[in-house]
Amino acid sequence: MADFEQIKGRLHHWYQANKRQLPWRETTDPYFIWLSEVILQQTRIDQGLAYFRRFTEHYPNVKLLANASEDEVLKLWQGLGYYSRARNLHQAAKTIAQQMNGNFPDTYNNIIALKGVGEYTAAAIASISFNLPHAVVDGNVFRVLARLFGIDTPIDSTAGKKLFGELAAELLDHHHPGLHNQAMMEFGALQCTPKNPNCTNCILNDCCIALQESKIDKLPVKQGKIKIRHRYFNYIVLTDDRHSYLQKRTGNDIWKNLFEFPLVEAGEKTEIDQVLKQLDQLGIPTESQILSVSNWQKQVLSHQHIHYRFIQLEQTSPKTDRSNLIRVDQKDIFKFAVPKPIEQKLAQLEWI
DNA sequence: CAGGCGTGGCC
DNA sequence: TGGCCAAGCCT
Repeated sequence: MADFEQIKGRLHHWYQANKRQLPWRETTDPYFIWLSEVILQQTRIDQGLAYFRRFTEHYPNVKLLANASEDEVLKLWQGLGYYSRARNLHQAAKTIAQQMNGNFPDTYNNIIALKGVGEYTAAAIASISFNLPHAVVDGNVFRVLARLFGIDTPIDSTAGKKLFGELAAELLDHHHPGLHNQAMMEFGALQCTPKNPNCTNCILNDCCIALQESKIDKLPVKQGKIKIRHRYFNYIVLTDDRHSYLQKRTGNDIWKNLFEFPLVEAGEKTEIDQVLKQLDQLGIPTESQILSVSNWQKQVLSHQHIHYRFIQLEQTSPKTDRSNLIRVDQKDIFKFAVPKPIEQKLAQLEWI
């Protein structure tokens, strides 16, 4: 039976031989490490890679990010999801630029104080950039530890977070915390995968409790089940002399601070007549004629299913004195950060 | 503190 | 196909 020292030694050796070459592994600059960690929260490397390149090109340092507008940052983030990450990233950049003279904080407590930085991200930056002994516990680490030690405490419970956090800290290599943390995560991502892990050819298959007890596909345990809420969005598409109209989503809801067509939301798939009755509230003339109505489509979010359709009205102008709508020239429309359904519609919009 | 927050890939 | 998962955080 392998002890902790042997386990971490094997993991480090495995990591050196099997790690992927990624741009954020070419540096320890905390700005770039932070950027990569925020982008990769709940996100696959394949999806986040292009965004990392995009952000580092546009904002080579934290001050340039701080000086950008939130609208511009959200536009760069468009398509990546969980947009609060972008808003918090921008706010944290402003904090660093204005209150810390552009110097990235170099202690765990100061790092975790940044907006959008929690225990995981703070530990990652502290260990990778500053060689500080903080163990990361992400989805990969939960899975590796749960299987290796045969732990069936739910990872999304308070007790589970405490238990796995303590175990990860115990296992941490205090001399090489950054290497150790990345080895744990990379091992989970490439070897000890959620489905069909490669146990036949695994450096830990002689000491893995889950494998010995045939519980690989039972661990880790998750208790949480999420409830899906269904919403119905009637998007009103207005075109007017090669212009269209958008509004900004505000308030604490999905897609906060992104732009969309004027919207009539309902609790079900209502008749068009019911939708038209509410146009007045948007500042759109209620006598507008309908040009086309799309089929219902569906956008799946983590906690909601958005059923949406597009209702295109005749060429008309909103009552500008009463509306929050933004009149946008066709050539400027792609400057706005929009959610996926709007992005797809804009790509095929027929301009009048 | 349990619930809310996007999108895409996998089987 | 629908459900699960992916380098979590905020309130």
